[in-house]
This record gives sequence, structure tokens and C-alpha cells, in this order.
Amino acid sequence: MPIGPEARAPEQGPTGAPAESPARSAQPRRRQARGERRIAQLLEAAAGVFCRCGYTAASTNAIAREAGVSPGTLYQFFPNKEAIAVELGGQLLQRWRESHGAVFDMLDTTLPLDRLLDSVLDPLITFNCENPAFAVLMHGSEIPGRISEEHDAVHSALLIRVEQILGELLPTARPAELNRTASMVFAVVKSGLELILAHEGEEREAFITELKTIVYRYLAPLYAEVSRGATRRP
Amino acid sequence: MPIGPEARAPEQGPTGAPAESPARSAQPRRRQARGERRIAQLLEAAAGVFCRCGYTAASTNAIAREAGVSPGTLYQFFPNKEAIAVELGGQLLQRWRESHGAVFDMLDTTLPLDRLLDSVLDPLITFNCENPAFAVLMHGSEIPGRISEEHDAVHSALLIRVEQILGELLPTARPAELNRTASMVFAVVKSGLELILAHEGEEREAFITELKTIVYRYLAPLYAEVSRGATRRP
Amino acid sequence: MPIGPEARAPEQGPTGAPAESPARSAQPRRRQARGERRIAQLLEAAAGVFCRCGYTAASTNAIAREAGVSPGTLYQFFPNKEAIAVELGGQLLQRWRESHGAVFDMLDTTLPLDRLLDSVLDPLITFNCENPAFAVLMHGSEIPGRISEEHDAVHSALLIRVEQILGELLPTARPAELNRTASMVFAVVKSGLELILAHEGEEREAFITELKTIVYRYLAPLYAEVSRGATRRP
Amino acid sequence: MPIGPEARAPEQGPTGAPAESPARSAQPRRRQARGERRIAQLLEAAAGVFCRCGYTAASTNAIAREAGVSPGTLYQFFPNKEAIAVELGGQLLQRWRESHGAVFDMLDTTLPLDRLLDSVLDPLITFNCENPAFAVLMHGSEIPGRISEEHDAVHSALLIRVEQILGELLPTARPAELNRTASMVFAVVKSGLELILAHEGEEREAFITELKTIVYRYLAPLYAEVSRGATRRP
DNA sequence: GATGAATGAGGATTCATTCAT
DNA sequence: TATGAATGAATCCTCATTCAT
Repeated sequence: MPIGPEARAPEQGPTGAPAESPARSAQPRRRQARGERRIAQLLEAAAGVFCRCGYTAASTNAIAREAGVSPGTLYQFFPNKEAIAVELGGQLLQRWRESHGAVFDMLDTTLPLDRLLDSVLDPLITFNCENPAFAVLMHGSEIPGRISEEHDAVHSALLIRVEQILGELLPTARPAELNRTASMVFAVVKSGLELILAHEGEEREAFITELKTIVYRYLAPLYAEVSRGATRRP
Repeated sequence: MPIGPEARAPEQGPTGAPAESPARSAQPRRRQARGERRIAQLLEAAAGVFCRCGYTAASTNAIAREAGVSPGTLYQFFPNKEAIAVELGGQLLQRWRESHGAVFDMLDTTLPLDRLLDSVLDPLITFNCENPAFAVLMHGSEIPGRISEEHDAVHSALLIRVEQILGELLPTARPAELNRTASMVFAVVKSGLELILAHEGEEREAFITELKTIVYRYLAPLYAEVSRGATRRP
Repeated sequence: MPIGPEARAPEQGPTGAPAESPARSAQPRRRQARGERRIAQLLEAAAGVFCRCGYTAASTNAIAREAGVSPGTLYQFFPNKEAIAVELGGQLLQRWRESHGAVFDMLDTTLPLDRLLDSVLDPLITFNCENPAFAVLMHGSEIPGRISEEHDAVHSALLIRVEQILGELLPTARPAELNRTASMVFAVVKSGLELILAHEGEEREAFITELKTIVYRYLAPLYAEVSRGATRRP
Repeated sequence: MPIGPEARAPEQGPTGAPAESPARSAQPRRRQARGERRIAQLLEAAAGVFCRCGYTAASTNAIAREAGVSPGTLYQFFPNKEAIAVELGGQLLQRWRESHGAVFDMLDTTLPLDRLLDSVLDPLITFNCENPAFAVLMHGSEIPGRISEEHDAVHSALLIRVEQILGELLPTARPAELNRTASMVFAVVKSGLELILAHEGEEREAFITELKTIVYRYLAPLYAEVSRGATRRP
């Protein structure tokens, strides 16, 4: 009870020891190679368990078991269950940024809306299909007992980005309106993703189209007010 | 679907079958009356706890406490936690049907789309604001560890109804398409409702408008293909 | 995690329900008869375990096991380990007051000091021999990680009483001095009791004499300053 | 009694026996030097943690962390938690002997009692203020779950010394009596020290005086029986 | 019907200790 | 030596559910 957690903050990764010299910086990394692998294992296991059970019902013991380690090992790397979710969110977010984020972050806002949506949603959908835990975490603190809002990086990072994009798209919109539209779009995308993930094959493709359609139709009038030439989708 | 008093422990003896003789029918009725009150109490408590904690984190003890009864009493009316959610769903659904369901069930599909949406969504929103647990249950078995799909009356009843309405609206659509569109619409309404419930006052009103807008714009083209004259919303 | 403890505050005993009418007050007591017994069992078990292991090392599971019940049962009556200690302290204190407290509370301060000490220490020693947990709890929050000071009824009640007695005995002493002397006397009595409890038979008797002697000699000069004729002990 | 580096894991090989040849003796000495430093670090950390948490609640991980080393390193020098306490006791005892022990060991028993007490208690108090862990360890195995009696060097060494001193002071006393008186005096000094350590400034000084007073008054009559002229304290 | 006691497996988390590097 | 990873039993405590009254 008194002494607090053994675990160092895991998010600092192998850079825990402040690189005194570039030559030495390899040394501590060696030591933590196993640990690094364990963290990856644990996060993967957590992703699986979170997907299967949801955050609340996921037990740290189950995560440890899934990762093939003892409960104690888990707590050597994470101080508690929430930290696992937070770190998992962080990793996924980073992976997202690394893989598809470039496109996502540097959008050509002169594109017609349908192409713009393709360039935003396609990577997002692909990434979610590959990392279903992302979708779970995207929902954030909607349901109480979940991750505290402030720590919910995935949800807030994406929401903010959506808002930014809309800001570029609709420069005349007032902030409050923008925020509302962003929330709405994000909410719709999230629930659309759920539908998409819940189906496979052609059905999944159809839902993808449907999601793009609904977002397109929602935004098209706003977009049109402001701007450019015609776009494909009806 | 209604599991309530029927599910009582089997040792209840001869009172199981109601009204064995007209003379005796007064006694059991009073008994049942008290039972109904208990059930109502418990369901109200459950609604509160489910809203505050989510289904998974809600404990039957907490529900009993909130209802001001002992855990044993709770289990006299419900065989397990899921049954509470199922019955709560059933009651809410029935209440929904009683209060706003008439409009909902007998829609004038000749109305312009925007008015149609008003007549569907306004009662639904009102009802959800008054019964926030409804929204919680509407989400159904999206997250694992929740209510098993087959028992999730609220979700499936509403989804089916949405499908029916769309069927009337778009008589030429193929079933698969219809089902998909219904799923999409329902998903969007659900997440819109979440946003609505999460805000108050003017902000809430604004989100209501936004929800109607997005659904309108999504359906308008389909609706137009099939049918009638112009409608207000852009 | 969210809903807090099931357990009602156990210290209120069977009077939990506010006696609406004297006739009804017997009813709820019936219900809790078993519980009352359990609480007694648990406290007795706790006394044993606390004595054998000390507060910190005592585990609630061990207490439950010693009481012959499951861990869950323990937590139906006590919200946590500290509450057990607090309640045990309370019960012992009350038992102390009921059995020997009368003498203790209404001292004839005109007695010669040695007799006064006999009349204070003899019951205290007897009581501690019969309830060795009392001594454990008397030590209170000396060691960190123990019971929080504010909740340590045994320690503070006795200390206050010692101060009161000394106040009557030495009416001219200043409060700060009084407090110091009381602390000292109490500390000495506590460690003397430990010695007494650690021995048996004649050895124990000898330590009892020794404890009385040291306290006597400590107080005699102060006492003499103020007051009365000679007393026996050298 | 010193368990420190001797207790290392047996796989240490030939370095076990020191100084096999003069040529090699430099190497191990440096090794030992580093080891001593580690041990000192660990013991200092242990002292801090023991003081803050008590022996039972102190965790070896916490000690290692406080010492800035890994748990593995700790176990390279100490086979288990108790050994740390034992060794800490040993070191403190030795430090005590080195710093104030000379006076303590070669008392001028012809001094008047009050001066004698000053010359014993003043260094003891000073040392305890500087090394609060000493007080913690002095209490030894009073509370079960603590250090096993046989290994409790601090407690027994001091007790024996108190007995010796009293033996010199009261040469006519019988051994059993002597032992009892020593136990009593030691117990009182220990609890007095606790009070002293729990206060600061003037209040601490006052408690110091009080402790000296109570011991003085306890011993004076015995001392007088045997011996010498009058002494200051009343 | 109603109560509150009882259960015991399971939850998160810690800890003394060991092991591989 | 030193590290940090690993362990698994044990910690406190909760929960869905059952039982005796």
C-alpha cells in the first residue's frame, strides 16, 4: 500500500536512461530488449482482450494470460489497467500516424469532396480493420467506468484532426458550428466503422460505401457553399 | 421477452397460475400489485445504475441498494443481471410504444421527408431524454460482454421498425440494401442521440438539428428517386 | 469499483433501523442476530490475528479463516481492514468501560497515591491479560501504516483519561506539562503492560509491581507537592 | 551476526576466501569496496524505509528503489528482508559503539545518579535522533512478524548493557531482580525515545528531561540503598 | 415475499524472491 | 556484479448468486 508502483512509466520506452553518449545509448537498450518485446506482447494481448470483452470487462489477469506471462510481469510494465489502455492508444495512434498519417495530416483540400473523403476514410478504415482495438479506443469515455477523458488520446486526437480538416474545408464556419459538425462527423464515422468491422467481404464493402455516402451528403452542401466545382457523388 | 415475475424461483407453489378461482383472485392481485411495484422500483434503479456505470460495471447489489431492497429480493424477480436489462428494455420499449409509439407506428409516409423525420425523431429524442437508459440499451450488444444479441429487444425492435419505415419509403429498394440503409440510419441516430444526451440547452437543440440534417441529407436522394415533390431542407 | 461498499456501518449495531416504535424495535434485531454473532466472531478472530501478527501483517483473509467464514462474509460487515481494528477498539473500549470503567472513571482522588495506582492499574492489567488485543490497539498509530490517528479510539481515549486523572491529582500543573506527564505515564504503562503480558506467573506479578513502582516514584513528588499525607511505597 | 557480503550466493567462486595471494588482493579489495558502498547505500535506504513504513510494511523493492539499485542487486548482498534488518541493526550498533560507545561502555559508576543518567542517555538520545532507524530496531521482536528474537542484535545488546550497568550500580541485587529492573528501564527508555523522536524543539527537550526524571526516580531509591551521597534531582 | 447473511471465485495489485543476461 | 525481467502466491476487496429465516 505505501510505496507506490514499481513500474517505470512505460511510455518512455527504451530511452529511459538519458543517452549520456551516443556510444553508450545502445547498452541500456540491450537490457530492455526483452522488456520491449514483453510490452509489445502485452499490448497486443490487451488489444485482443479489449476487443473481445470491452475495456471494463477486460481483466488484467486475462491480458497477462493472453500474453503468456504472469500477472506480476504485467505490472512491471504498467501501473494499472488504465495505463495499458492509454499506452495501447498511444501506440496505435503513433502507428496510425506512421502508416497512414502522412496523407491524413497533409490533405489536399482542393480535391473534390468525394476524393477527399476517400483519402481520409480509406486509410482509416483499413487501419481499423487491421487494428480493431483502435475502434474500441476511439469510442473513448462515452461509457462511464472507461478511460478518463483526459487520457483518451485516440478519441481526442482524431476529433481534433477532424475539426482541423473541417476548418480548412469550411473556412467561413464559426468555431462552435465547426466543433458541432466535427463531433457529428466523427460520431458517424465511429458508428459506421463499427458496422464495417462487424461485416466482411462484399457486405463490408457496401457499408464502406454507405459510410462515405452519408458523410459526403452531410458535408457536400456546406462544402458547396464555400467553394469549388462539382463532384461525382450524387 | 418479459422475464419479470414469471421467472420467479419455482418453489412459489400454487400461486404460480393466476386466478385459480374468482374468490381467490383478489389476494394474488394484491400480491402481484406489490410485485409489480417492486419490479418497477428495481427497473428504475437499474436504469439509473446502468446509465451511471454502464451494463458491465453495474452490480446487482448496487441496483438492489438503489432500489432500497435486499439483493435477495432482486433475485426473487430476476434470475440474473442480464434479465434485468432485458426486462428493462422490454418495459422501456412498451412505454415507448404507449407514449409515442402510435405516431411512430402509423406514419404518414406521404409527408415530405423533413416532416417525416421530425415526426419520427422528435418523439424518440424526447423519450431518450426522459429515459436515458433507453439509449444505453439501444446500443445493444455492440460491445461484447453485454447483453446477448438475441435478448436485446430495444435494439432489434427499433432496427426492425426503421427497416419497415424505410421499406415503405423506398418501395423499390432491394432488401439487402434496405437492411444496410436501415443499419446505417439507426447507427447514426444512436450516435447522434449520444451527442444530444451529452449536451444541454441550446447546444442540445443544435445537435438535434444536426442529427436531423445528416439523416435528411442521407435519405433525401433515395427518397427523391422514388417519389414526391420537393421538401424544405436543403 | 464504482458503487462503494455494500456494508452498512457495523458500529451502529442492531439499532440501525431508527426505532419507529418501541414495539417494532425487536423485529429488526431478530434478523441481525446471526449477523451480530458473526461480527463478534470476526472481531474475536481479528483480536487473535492482530495479537499474533500485528495489525500490518494481519490479513483479512486470515481473519476470515480464523472466524471460519469466507472473505466475502467479512466484507459484509466491515468495509476494510482498518474498520475491523477501529470496531475492535471500540468494542474493547466499551467492554473495558462496562467492566472496570466505573472504578476508572470515578476515582477517589483523596486516596494515597499507591492505592490510587492500584485502583487504576489493577483493572487495566487484568483487562489486558484477558484481552491482549487491547494492548496491541493501545499502541495506536505509533508505527506508520497502522490505524490512522483519528480513528484510534483506544489510544486516545485512554490517553485523555490519564490526562484527566492527572489533572485532578495535580490541579496546579500547567496544561502543557500535564499533557507531557500524561504522555509519559501512558507510554510507560503501555510498555510495562507489554512486559507483563510477555511473562507469566510470578514473573508477571513481579513486573506488575515494577510497573506500579516506576509510576509511583515518577508521580509521587508531584503529588506530594500538591497534597496529602505520606503513602506507603518508598 | 553480520550477514552482509558473506551471505552472497554461493556461485561466487574463488573470490570467496579473501586474499589468496598478495598479488590478487588488490582486485577483490576494490570489488569489496564497491560492495561495501552498495551495502551502505542499501542499509541507508532500508533505514529510511523502515522508519517511514515499519519493518513489516517495508518492501525490499522499495528499499532497492530508494537505494537506486535493482532488486536483484539487493539480493546479491542480503539473502532476504530480515537479513537487511539484522545487518542494519549490526551496523547501527557498531556505529553507536564507535561514536558514543566508549562513554557508554566505560561508565564512571561513582558519579551521582543524575550525571550517570546524563552520560548514558544523552548520547543515546542524540544517536537516535541522528539514526531514527535505531529506535525502530530497538523495539525488536515485540510485535510478531518482525525480526526473530535471536537475530535482534540492537535490542539484546542494549538490554544486556543496561543489565550490566545496573549490575555495577546495584551490586547487591539478585540476578532475577536485576534482569527485571533492566527490562523495565530499557522499556521505559524505548518508549521515552519514541516520544522524544515524535516531537521537536523545546517540546523534545522537555520530553528528554521527563525521561531522565522518570528513570532517575525509579532508580534513585535502589541506588541510594546501596551507596553514595546525595544527588541533585528530587 | 423479503431480508440479510453467506459464498467463493475472481478482480486488481503487490511482494519477496529468482533468473537470464 | 548489476540489471531488470519474471514469477506466483498472497494481498485486499467485489460480485453474482444462493440460502436460511
